Amino acid sequence: MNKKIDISEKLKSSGISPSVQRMEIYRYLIEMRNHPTVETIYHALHKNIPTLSKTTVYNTLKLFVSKGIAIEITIDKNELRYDAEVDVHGHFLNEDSGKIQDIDIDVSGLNPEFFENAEIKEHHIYFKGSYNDDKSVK
Amino acid sequence: MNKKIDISEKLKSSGISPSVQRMEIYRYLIEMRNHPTVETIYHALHKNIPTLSKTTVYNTLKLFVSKGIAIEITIDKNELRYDAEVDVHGHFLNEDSGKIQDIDIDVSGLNPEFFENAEIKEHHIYFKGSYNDDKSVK
DNA sequence: TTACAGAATTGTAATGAGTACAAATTTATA
DNA sequence: TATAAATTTGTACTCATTACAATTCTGTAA
Repeated sequence: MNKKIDISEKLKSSGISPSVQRMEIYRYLIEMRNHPTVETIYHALHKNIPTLSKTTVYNTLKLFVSKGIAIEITIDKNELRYDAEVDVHGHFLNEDSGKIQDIDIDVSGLNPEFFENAEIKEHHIYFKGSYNDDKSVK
Repeated sequence: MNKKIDISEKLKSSGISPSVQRMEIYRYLIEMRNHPTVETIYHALHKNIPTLSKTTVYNTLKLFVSKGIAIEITIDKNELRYDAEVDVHGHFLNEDSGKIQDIDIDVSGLNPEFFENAEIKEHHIYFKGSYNDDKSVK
């Protein structure tokens, strides 16, 4: 299965013309899954696309969001992060490692009475703290 | 019961010297409960405290957050909002009215396996959409 | 009161993420 | 090939927030 074609088809089926820049930015999102900032994406792709402009990264990510194939994450107070996983899920910022991980979320259990009458267009659920896995003492 | 004394005591018991500016900003938060931005607070208080500086509003809110008597809300992409309700709860931005309302949240139901091993320092839970209350048709 | 020290406040300048916009380039169409 | 439309790019700008130094305020002791 050819990834290039997959990405191209994915963009086309979302109403987005698959330019080189757009394909590479989308590929970065789905392959890295690292909730990157614009800066991170720009620096990563600049190597292979020397003419890439930061404005294009901004424009492209906004386009992805408007077409529903990416979401904006506000876990970082002073810069947006992006995620190609658009199904409802949460995020956890491990303040020890600085890493952001996805969390499965059962939204229905949050507050059933409220959600019965609300039509939610955006879910933003994130936490900051530390994580003690089985390997750590205590 | 005198509110001035209440607020003064609240600040003192949180390790904050109760200056006029700090008391008025805290009073604004607990009385209005409107999740205000710095700008909103500044304009509201400027009438009664003409010498008030916007920097003081910024400094004071950061101080409140560091002392645990206020939290920062990122529901607004380009400016922070503040809330003196520091117990875990969620927010809902009604995109029709522009109003932000509090939502009771039962965090325990979210993802028990994950929260067993995580020490969460900040909860950020908010939604955007529209709300159909009993008065509206369908 | 007065003087002093530390705390708090203020105003201005700087920072930096994000946006506006027009020029340049690329792509599609006839 | 010529032309129009779409995309990309670079530069200038906006504006929330922060840095910082100067000013003002508060409390304490002589």
